[in-house]
Amino acid sequence: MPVELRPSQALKLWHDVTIDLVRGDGTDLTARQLAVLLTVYLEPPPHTVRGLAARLDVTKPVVTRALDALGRLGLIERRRDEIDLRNVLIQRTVAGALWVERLGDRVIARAKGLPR
Amino acid sequence: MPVELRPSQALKLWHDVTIDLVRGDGTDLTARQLAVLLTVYLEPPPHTVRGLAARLDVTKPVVTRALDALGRLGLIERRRDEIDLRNVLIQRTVAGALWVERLGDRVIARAKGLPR
DNA sequence: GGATACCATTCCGGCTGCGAAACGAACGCC
DNA sequence: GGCGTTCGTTTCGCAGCCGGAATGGTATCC
Repeated sequence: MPVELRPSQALKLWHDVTIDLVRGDGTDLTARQLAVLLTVYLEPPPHTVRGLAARLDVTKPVVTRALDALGRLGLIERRRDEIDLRNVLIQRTVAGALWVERLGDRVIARAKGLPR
Repeated sequence: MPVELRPSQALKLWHDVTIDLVRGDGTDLTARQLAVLLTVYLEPPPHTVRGLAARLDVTKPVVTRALDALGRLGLIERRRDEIDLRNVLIQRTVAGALWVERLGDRVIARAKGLPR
């Protein structure tokens, strides 16, 4: 059974969560950084720079920079592929998993509070 | 009846829509700019710089800059308050209304496609 | 009418992200 | 083993946003 949302509900949900992100938090991620982070945590590994770039339809330097930012925040880690040393494998971290989980909680909480 | 979402659904929804925003579109709004835009269109007027700053818990220059960017894109307009000339009232535009509506459609479409 | 409070904007130096091109390292093929 | 290809990263100049302080215009209070 798909999730049904009316336009006003969908927009209010997006609004509420966006304000949450703007207010507290401090992490202050770009849309692209957020897209990279969520892809790494929601889609099955392995994740490479090239793969993420293709998935998000952006250039590789964009992914590299996003990974720099996310790495600085401790939300992901890079590891060289032992098999093919050209590749970099993006790894999840505990902090990253917690951050993503918290985002999910916020979305759910806001969805629950939506007017019918 | 509130909208029920499971964690995996909530995160996938956010992921899908974020990728939508990153890919197509071109408008490329900051989280803060998006928050300002949605607040103007979803909450009852009048909207002032001061009010928006308080609502989003950011400083006034942040709001002014966001309004500059949104104005350049034609998504909002500024008008001086006739009553109190110190105030600037933020007005909605047709283009802005369409943009917001489109965001709502995207969220709904993605929600519909969620796995149960 | 003069002092005070308020509102939005502008200024400042600094930081971060951007696209496009070039780069070094590692692979694979023959 | 040499050469073209595939990785991810770095470099370049540039544009935008950042926070914090200062500015100019307007209202309010007495």
